[in-house]
Amino acid sequence: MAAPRPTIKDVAALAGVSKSLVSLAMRDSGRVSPESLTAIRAAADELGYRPNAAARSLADRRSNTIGVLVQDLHNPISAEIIDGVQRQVRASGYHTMLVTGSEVAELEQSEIEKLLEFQVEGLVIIGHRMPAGARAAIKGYCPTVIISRAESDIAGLDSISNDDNAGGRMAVDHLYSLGHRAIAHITGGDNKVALMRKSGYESAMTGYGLATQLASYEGAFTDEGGYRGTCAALDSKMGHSAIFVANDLAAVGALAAAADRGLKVPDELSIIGYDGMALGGLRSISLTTIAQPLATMGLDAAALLFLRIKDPTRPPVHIGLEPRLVIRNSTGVYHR
Amino acid sequence: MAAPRPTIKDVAALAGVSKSLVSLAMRDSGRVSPESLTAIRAAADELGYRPNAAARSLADRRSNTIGVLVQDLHNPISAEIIDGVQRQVRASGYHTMLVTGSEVAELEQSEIEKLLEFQVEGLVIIGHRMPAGARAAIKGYCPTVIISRAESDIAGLDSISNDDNAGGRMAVDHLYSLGHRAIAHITGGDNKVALMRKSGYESAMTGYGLATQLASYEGAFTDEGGYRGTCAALDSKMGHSAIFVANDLAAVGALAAAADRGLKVPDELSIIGYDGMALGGLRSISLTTIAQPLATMGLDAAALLFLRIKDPTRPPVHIGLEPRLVIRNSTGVYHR
DNA sequence: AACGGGTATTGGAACGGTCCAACGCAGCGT
DNA sequence: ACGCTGCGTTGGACCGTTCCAATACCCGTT
Repeated sequence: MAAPRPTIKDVAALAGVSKSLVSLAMRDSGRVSPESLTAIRAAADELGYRPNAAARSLADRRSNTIGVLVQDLHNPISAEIIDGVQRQVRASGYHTMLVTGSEVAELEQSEIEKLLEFQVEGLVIIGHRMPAGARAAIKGYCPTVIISRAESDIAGLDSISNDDNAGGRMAVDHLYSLGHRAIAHITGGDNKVALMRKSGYESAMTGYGLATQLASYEGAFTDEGGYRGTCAALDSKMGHSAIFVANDLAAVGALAAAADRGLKVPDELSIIGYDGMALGGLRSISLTTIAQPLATMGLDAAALLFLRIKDPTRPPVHIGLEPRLVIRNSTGVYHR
Repeated sequence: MAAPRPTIKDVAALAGVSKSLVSLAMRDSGRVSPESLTAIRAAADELGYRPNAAARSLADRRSNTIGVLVQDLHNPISAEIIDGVQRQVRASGYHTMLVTGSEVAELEQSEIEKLLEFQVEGLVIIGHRMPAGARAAIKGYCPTVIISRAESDIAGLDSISNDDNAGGRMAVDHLYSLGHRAIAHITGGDNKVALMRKSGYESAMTGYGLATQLASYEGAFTDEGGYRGTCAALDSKMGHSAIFVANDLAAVGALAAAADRGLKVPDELSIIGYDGMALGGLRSISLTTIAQPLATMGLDAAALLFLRIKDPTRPPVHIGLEPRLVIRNSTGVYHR
């Protein structure tokens, strides 16, 4: 059955009025007599009428839609950020169109391209990598906010993130205050976020006069990366009593590495992660971490986006939120 | 700056041809002379032209878009299913529009409504609850596939899921073969999926002549639910040596409950989950589970959807995939 | 030189909405 | 009786595409 969807014209015909009036009625913009209104309502749901968003967006010259690109849907923190974004976007009467990125830059680029073709009025990008299409976004003057990276350096893009540098220092502070000195760091790769966390680690260590104890091992923002990095750290002969891992996912890998070596956490080894993913709070993981205010970041990002939409000329800003230390059971006082 | 996006007309004017030709060129549908083609290409990217999806979809009378509703984005298995769906959808030359559901039925309903307004050509619903808008979807003749619930009973909807009943039995089989007899079950609530897993548990137990050992404790598909249910199980005086938890997330909660009680897993208590979420494979969790073929389910769902789009009259089918046992370190042989 | 045939190109009518200027009609004051 | 005013309503233009029928052009035949 072809079953062509009923249009506004069909409704008008059935209700015995003009399509203009139906249009007004559908958006209940006053000025429609009660009788017409009920007649139209009745006709509409007898036919199962549903407005055509494409037509509307074409006529309006606005899509009422915000595009969201999530680089890594598998990282549990993405879901929490998305929640925040969606709530705010919804509250503002917009819809979200969510697409997922991928390692392949071209695919990511093409996803952004699609969003732009849909005439999204704004773009939220969630991820720690530089999105392939960001520059295109700027060039096309599509209001854009990047979450989780500080992009204030890239002219024209608003961004929001926690202060990774400060967070890195907080991690060290915490371990130091527990008495640890031989503190290792497992990196999260060579993306900017990971590098900032690392530099926070380094500056705090140096600040404590522990420059000689500096020891970074190569990891990644994944379970596997954390496992490998931690193995390397433990294999070294530096006698690390505590490890600061670049993110929670990797820290869970670190926990596993410790378990494999028969090291009790936190008695024999303290481990602290970064992100504050909900799963880290699961009782059987119970990971001490530097938590980002994930939902807040999502909310604020959307709010920021609407500000820019309203005034595209405002200077780009970067909002840096303070992360906070969440102490659970993976860190403890140092005792030899 | 108003910066109105350039249209096909602008490109045509700049390239000195008609808009029709530009239209042809943009979709490289043969028949355009090389000279025109390059002229148009040049004009297009000088202006930064990007086709307007709304206009295109209006003229084409098709959106080239598949809507995806994810009921629970926070459950890590969602991401893996989505991956599968997206890959298949992309491979078929369509885009996906992803929205998230919520506990609030009305919100979920309105999200589906939005998707339909966007004239999505098909709908994929990922979740174990009955989606509020499913009936509307059927009524509106929008091709729909439900993932993770068997909805063959609801006329007109295709569905795809693993066989939860068989999976429940497999879990019991595994524990039984390890020598366990006092096997408890932590439920996942009163949704259909959870109920089927439970009934698999019950029938397997009864089959082994363990009807007297049947013991289900109320839980939920969350960490918290698993924790509470397991506490209840352990507080009972039934001496359970093994627990089958309705899903992985809850099973992680169960692990925590065991740890809190000082019970060694798997030596003193075996725990098996259900789903096969990637996080269960993290070394420090290492959860034995009944794994669903998540990515495959996503792929197949999309494939099924396209079949239905092509032929809307075909009878609705349900595809049941076999789950498989993944043995890790949370289950072990029974010894008193 | 006229003709046919193919190829490259074009104008205009859709598509389903929104917007706007104009219209009919009541009630009102004068 | 007259023109105002204001409300409810209407037709038609427009949004940026695609599609189709029509056209212009070039080339080889006859």
